[in-house]
Amino acid sequence: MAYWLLKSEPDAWSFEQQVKKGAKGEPWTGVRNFTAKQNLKLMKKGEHAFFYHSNVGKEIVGIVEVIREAYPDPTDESGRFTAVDVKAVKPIPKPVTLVTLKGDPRFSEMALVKYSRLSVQPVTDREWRLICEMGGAGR
DNA sequence: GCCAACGTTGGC
DNA sequence: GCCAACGTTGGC
Repeated sequence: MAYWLLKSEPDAWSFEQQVKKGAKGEPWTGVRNFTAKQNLKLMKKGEHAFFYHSNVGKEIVGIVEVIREAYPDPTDESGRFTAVDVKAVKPIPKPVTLVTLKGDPRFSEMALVKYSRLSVQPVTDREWRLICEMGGAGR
């Protein structure tokens, strides 16, 4: 079981909107970066990902689950890119901010801190556990 | 296949 | 709103 982190600008697609979609979930489209695409293709059904709000909030606000593995992104005319479907699992009661992660040496190697522009990132087991604890969410 | 130019992302 | 970082594109 791998863990992931998905970034979205809440003005475009927020965790609240994701929650409203319920169990049927929503396609995660619009990734136009090859590194991010590679990560999307590695995501397996049932794996969990953090939902991060970039620009507004700059914090991890929830957890989502992959319900459909990589398929061609319907919003990409060139056919080169990939989408997955995710559904909301639960919110993070106390969102964990980028500032917090940057200030904590335990996260100095985290992709979110080192490669802030990458929109689909892997998260290590340790990072996942720590952030869940800090956010007041169960695993 | 290199590399300069350009565009986009995202933190501040 | 600015600007740094960095990925992509396209000319050669």
